[in-house]
Amino acid sequence: MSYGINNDDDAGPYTGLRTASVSAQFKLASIRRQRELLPIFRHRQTLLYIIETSPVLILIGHTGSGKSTQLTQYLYEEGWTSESKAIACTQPRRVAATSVATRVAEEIGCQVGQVVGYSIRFEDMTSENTRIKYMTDGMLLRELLVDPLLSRYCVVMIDEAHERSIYTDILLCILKKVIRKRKDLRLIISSATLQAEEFANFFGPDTRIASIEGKMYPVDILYLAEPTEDYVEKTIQTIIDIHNEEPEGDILAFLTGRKEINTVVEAILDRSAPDRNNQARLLPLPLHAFLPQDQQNRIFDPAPEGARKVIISTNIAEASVTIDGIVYVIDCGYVKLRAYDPASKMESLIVSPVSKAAAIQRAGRAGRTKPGKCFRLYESQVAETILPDISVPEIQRTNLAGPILQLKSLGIENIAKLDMITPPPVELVANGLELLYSLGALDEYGKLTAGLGERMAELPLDPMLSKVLLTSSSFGCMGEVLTVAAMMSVENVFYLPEDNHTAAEMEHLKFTVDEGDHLTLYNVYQAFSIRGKRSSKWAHDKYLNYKALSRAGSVRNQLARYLDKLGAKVPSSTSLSTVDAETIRKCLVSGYFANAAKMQPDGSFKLVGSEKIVWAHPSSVMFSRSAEWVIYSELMELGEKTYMIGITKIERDWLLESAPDYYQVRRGRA
DNA sequence: GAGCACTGC
Repeated sequence: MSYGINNDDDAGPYTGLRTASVSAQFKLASIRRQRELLPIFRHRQTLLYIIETSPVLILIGHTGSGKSTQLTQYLYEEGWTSESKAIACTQPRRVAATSVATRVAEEIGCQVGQVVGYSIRFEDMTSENTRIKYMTDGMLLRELLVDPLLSRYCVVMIDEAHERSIYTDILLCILKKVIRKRKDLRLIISSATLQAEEFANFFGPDTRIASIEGKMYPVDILYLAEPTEDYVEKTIQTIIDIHNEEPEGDILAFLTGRKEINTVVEAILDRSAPDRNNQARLLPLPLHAFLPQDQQNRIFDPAPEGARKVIISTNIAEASVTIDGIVYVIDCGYVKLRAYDPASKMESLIVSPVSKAAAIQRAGRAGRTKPGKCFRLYESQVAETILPDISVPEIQRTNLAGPILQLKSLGIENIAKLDMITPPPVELVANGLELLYSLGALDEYGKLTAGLGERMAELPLDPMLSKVLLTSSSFGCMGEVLTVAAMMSVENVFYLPEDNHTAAEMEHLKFTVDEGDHLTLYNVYQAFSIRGKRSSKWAHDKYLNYKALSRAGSVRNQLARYLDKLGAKVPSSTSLSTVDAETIRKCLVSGYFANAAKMQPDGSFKLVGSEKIVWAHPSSVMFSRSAEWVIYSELMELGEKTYMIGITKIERDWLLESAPDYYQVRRGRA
């Protein structure tokens, strides 16, 4: 059993099945009882009737209602899947797809991958027998490429649609077309209250809305009487006040980033040393995505006798990680959001006010096990007037090259004319089209190019990286580039502990090469596979993330399979490398030529084609090295500065060789 | 010169 299940729908842990005979029967009985106790059970017949009679159902299912695990089973029990059709249920997160599938498989009493399965990128746990299929929303969009009418499904449920992931938005747009052609298909959109009306308007008059209560305890919301100038300091004070004045119960505080979290953790350690009055201690625990898994798991350990747990977290605890036993929530009122500026083609992380939807979600974290309190570090009139209902949907603030490529592959030519819930700004679309054209994926009429564009759309990677991978055969370095691409697709390869920073950096240095980050990643993977024999101890000793490295191995295999399907000649193993580093770097330029920069005398870089000054990110090997010309895989504005992340040293001539058309007009400036 | 919210294909 997993704990901290990420779709927090379904309360009530119980031990897994798969034991034999008598005890299994008893557990089955208890599972049935548990299912019947969920709030959704009372509405079983009503919901089935609505689904039977109307094409679209908007389901407002509050936390703990059981919608994600039960509705699919009701439909299965009712015989919807009898004509070899299946039920699809999408989730915006991989962990949710896998953990909900695991739970439902247990409830039905089958192995995951049989009647109940899941499908996420690089991992397909389904079979011919699968009738209830959980999947990430992006995977369903990929399935549309090969099965445009989703003919293998009788019901599609888009769960957590209110989160408005880019894939959810695109799916809803396409599904609206699909249900016009497939009268037998049923669509269920699960949403929070704030978005339900908007979805209903989008799908039109045949849409029904239903609401199911959740299994939640009341949470008192408290506001500041006066605004605070320093929400970090206020968080510290509030934690101490709660600890001194409120009855027992763990605390969860939301802040925007790692730095703030560390500040608060240290302050709490300083100010709440165990005292002589037998006063209960405070046990502060940081939580953010950069922590390795074993440290993240510490938040689930019960606090020692007489201590109160305080989890200081980023947004990760808002929807991705669920912790039981939280009674007090502190909401600083802000969140870091990624924004994309089409004019400068740059991404930035900006601290912004939370949305009302997010604030509600944060408060709800206090009411999972008993009545709780939420301390909002802002005034009530701010909550009512200033905070937006929801954050800007992802489709309006992200690079659209990849999604556009997929839509083109679906035969949708005019992206601008799509019927979207909220259409993307035209500049974003123009931007994506321009990039795809320069990569050779689209021709001058905006049509997918026969060889390259079509194959790029098949690969589940950023278009620039897809281009590199597909070009690699002509450079004779496909094996090496497969490794680089796989390593770029996993996160946090290098582990930098807060307390042992320099030791870790010394170890990492042993893999570093002057040519830059991409070849350094290649080195790490080779060392892990050959010298390290893929052992976790080896990885741990080198301050490398074992989970990330093993995943890179499986991603590499999957990518090789994709390329094989596309007719490429994939080298058999990672063994002996015969190409030199220069070939790999040239191959990288074939996809990343638009991301070029030239070093300035002061160590900063000037972007090619603009006057913009950027810096090597401190995590890059190029931070402490020099290279006249470089390409980068990502640009990110953080605070005052803009950083390049993922940098490789190149020669100026390679840019002109790789993309003569692209650089012809800019040659003077380059 | 000094550091990335969170997802996903």
